Amino acid sequence: MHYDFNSIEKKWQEYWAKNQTFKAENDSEKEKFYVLDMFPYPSGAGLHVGHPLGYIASDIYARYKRHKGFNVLHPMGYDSFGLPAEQYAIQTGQHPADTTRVNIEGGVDKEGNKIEGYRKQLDRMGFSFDWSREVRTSDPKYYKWTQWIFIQLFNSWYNKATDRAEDIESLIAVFEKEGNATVEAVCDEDTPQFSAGEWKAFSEREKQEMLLKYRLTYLAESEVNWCPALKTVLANDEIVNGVSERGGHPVVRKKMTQWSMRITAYAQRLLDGLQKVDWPQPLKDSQTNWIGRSVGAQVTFKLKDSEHEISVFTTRPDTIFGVSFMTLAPEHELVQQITTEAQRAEVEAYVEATAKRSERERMADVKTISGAFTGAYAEHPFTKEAIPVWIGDYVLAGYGTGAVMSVPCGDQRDHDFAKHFNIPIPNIFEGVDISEEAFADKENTVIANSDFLNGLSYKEATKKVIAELEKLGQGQGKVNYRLRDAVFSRQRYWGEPFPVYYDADGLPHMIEEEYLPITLPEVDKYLPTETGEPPLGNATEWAWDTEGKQVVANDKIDHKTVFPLDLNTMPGWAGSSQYFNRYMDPHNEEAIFSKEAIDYWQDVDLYIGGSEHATGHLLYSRFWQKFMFDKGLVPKDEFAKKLINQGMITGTSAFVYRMHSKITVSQKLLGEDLSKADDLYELTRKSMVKTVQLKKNQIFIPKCFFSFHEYKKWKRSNGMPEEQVKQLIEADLVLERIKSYEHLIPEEEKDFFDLDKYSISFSGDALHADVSLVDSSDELDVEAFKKWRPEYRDAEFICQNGKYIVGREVEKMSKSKYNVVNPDAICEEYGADSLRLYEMFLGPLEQSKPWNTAGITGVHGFLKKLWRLYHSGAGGAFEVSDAEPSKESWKTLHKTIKKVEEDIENFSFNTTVSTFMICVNELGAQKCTNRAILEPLAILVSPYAPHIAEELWEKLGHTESISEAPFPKFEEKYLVESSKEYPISFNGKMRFKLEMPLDLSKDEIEARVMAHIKTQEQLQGRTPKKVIVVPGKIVNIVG
RNA sequence: GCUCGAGUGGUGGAAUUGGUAGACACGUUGGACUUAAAAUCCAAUGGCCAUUAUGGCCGUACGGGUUCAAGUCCCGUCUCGAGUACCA
Repeated sequence: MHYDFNSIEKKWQEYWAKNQTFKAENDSEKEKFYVLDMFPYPSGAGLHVGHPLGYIASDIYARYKRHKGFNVLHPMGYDSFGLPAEQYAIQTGQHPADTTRVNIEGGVDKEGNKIEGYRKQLDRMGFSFDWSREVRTSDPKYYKWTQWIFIQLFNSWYNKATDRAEDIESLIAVFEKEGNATVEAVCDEDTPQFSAGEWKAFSEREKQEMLLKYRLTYLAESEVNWCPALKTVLANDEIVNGVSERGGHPVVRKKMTQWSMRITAYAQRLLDGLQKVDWPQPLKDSQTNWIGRSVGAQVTFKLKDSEHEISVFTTRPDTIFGVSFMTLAPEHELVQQITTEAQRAEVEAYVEATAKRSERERMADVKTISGAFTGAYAEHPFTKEAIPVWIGDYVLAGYGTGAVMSVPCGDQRDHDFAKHFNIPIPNIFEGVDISEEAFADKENTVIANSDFLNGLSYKEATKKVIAELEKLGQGQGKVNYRLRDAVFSRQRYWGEPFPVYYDADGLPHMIEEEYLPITLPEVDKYLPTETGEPPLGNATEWAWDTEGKQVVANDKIDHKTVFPLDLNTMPGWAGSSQYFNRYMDPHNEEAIFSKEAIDYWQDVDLYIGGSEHATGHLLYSRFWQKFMFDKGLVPKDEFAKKLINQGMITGTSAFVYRMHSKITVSQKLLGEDLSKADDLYELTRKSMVKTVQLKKNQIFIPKCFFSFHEYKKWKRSNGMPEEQVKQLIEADLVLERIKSYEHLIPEEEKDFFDLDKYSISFSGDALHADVSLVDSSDELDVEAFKKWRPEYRDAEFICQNGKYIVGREVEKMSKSKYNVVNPDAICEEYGADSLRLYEMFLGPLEQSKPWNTAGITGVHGFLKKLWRLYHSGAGGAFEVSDAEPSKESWKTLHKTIKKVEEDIENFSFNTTVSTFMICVNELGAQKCTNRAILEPLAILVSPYAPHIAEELWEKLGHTESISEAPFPKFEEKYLVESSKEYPISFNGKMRFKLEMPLDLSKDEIEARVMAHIKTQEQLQGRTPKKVIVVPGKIVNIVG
């Protein structure tokens, strides 16, 4: 019986679905293990072989853990809200819910394109997902709980004293008792101070406005990143290089009233939490950078002849005596107020000029130094000297206080600025030359010319100066973060609606939890309204009736009991910030999850996904998790213990080389000086005789005819001696080329192809060919290529030895490069087990590596050999023997168990596959047919190739699925050796091997080695200086 | 610019705490079986030199160093990739 993978895989996929083999129970005696994949956005393009890489790895681990006796939670779902579905809706008018459903479940879209659907594609690969727990973020039953968390955030504030989020009621209680003077809370910068009496005197509206300054999600007018092309705001992590991450559209700054998340309250805890999770270092680094903690001091400079003060943040308070000017961001609020009349025109012109420059321009152009003097002077806190106040666009309004104390001797930007505007550069460093560049080395700093700081190091001086500033009341130590609060509103349709309505004063109110979800309304079109409101402004039924407790038609709005609802929707990361917890109890309608479920599953043990989520999803999720931890909803304040970033699978593109069919014939340029490039064009033009049109116009030449370099390589590989290769000249290539297309030259033009009289030149280009048209030896299927696209129907191929060999290059997998490989096709041709094995075999999980379908025959051959081990009967019938296995077979098995177990624990899946191959090769050579070996082997292989393992398991006489069969136990006794083949090396170089018993002492080994004839041959009479013997490892003879 | 990661045959990649470099595959070449192809099996396959076999030399991006011994540790250089970008 041959290995009929198609029917085997179909059979077991149906079996698993029917028997719900992988359904996880929330109450189990077994220890839990939670394996999670970052859920996919279901795009219409479907999956290519790069997508399932992480899913295969996590599935292997999940299956392995089941064999190890764990109760494994391994769910899958869809992050189904998002921009592409909405853009598609705008273009085609189809409801994004419909296209999303088709993308997941399969079907036909409106243009008649058949879509396989994510689910079917995933099922084909034999994943052990518990589909009964599937979630979709766009499902109202799911986003009910996204809205619910939003309400919890709204009703919370951050207490710095207890270092956790607390209910807003407790803040109100404090306000009523003692105002806000004593409260240590994270709040807006501009929050005024008030007493209990003042609080009580506030109107309801004033109270609510005040509370918004404290809530963990708050409505505020803030400067946002507005993307005019997408007609929405974007968060910082959605902008890459100044343009939108999706689509690459420009982004401008704009003031808008938006919901924001006070993630900054958690900055320190988000940083600290990284210490206790096992995540990749690069990922931790990028979160650390994103949070951007810096320690320094806040220093207040008084302004001369003014009641204003300038507050700055600095990490180098020790250099305060080196300050020779101050710089404010052009947008700084004090600029208008402090500018003197004499300077006003210049300052205003500068402010206007910078405002016009886009963020992108400003970032791209960091070299141009610009600024203006305000005419104002600040006063040095210690020397009381006057310090000129400048403005400059190198100071960012959004970081720190938007102002800096400029120390040109210690900061390169300040140095550049000072040089450019001829501002003095006082030196406050002992023995350092700062005439050319600033000295920013903290470690080697010795302060000078600085009054009471002279002679001190960075650390000492910093401590002392902060103490002195505190005495003056002009500063204190401060920790500053780069992290900004996250804008949470999007002006889009396809996202979670806010459970928020607005009263007559425009203040937001939460809808009571029991009326959730507030479902997305129907709209006529998915574009903004004519008045510029977000798409939800098109809805006719989008008002909240506070008495009827339901969404009603807009015309009922009276601002008394019926109010307008929020027109924004939540961003993409809202739904993905809590899904890992929801999987624990996905159908609970009473609560986000039951206490029993969260207490049992706790957190994710293994999380696998792409590194692109480093500062988005993974930071926001940690923030929400910490918030939920504070609220006592979850037992862990980090949601994932271990995280692995799988590498990208790139494509191996195939190239064909097209020669343009117009051949240029020129007069031979004899004696002309071709080195003057300026004349070359003119010369060529003048000497051109004519262009010859060949008889065909799609002519493909081999890569080696394309460039001289390739030509030499080709000659060399065909056995031409190196001396001759060196003598090859361009003319040889031209001649060889002409010979190859001779038959395409029109009869009457043949005379022009005389290289003695004329120069012949051609041009050409490299074109992508579909990788499916190329075989494992890089040979193009010429006939299939001609059928591939109509313009190539009559193409002419210049072959070598009857073959056309394509060029290869590794590129990102994409449709436009024709290098996309579909996993369905691989499953069809080789089976899912082969696909799974091959994806793992390609290389280490975390590394990016190129896909080349050709190599899959290796793992496919392995599966066939594995199958054959169990089918030693007549005509390939299934047959295993109950006889005692040989010693070698036992050894092979246990060696394999040991290595496989170690490798899986280390996520080294590629080496496991090699180990299986070695095992099967050895057992094959041993002609092993013993049940005692083959039964455990099936379990070992089962996480990687589950279908074949199930089939063999059943043939071995089992009636239950293999999925929970106990993992074979490694026993050392089978590996115990009595002797070892020692490598004998001389001066570190291995010369020969010598078999010796392992129980020999060092001296006995040395004696035996020295006595050996080959040792004497190597030494040639010399006496070794030293003999190193490492028992069980190596012998090295020095001398 | 800064931070992090990586450079090993024609290709993907192995090599546990420093201890036989190139496991396992792909590809290539030769052979067996076959009318033929596919499939399968066997052999060779880092480079160079030598050959009657035994062999010798060089080799893990480059240049140094530590060590009995370095792909692995240390210093310097180069190249590539990822992230970040005036963060005071």
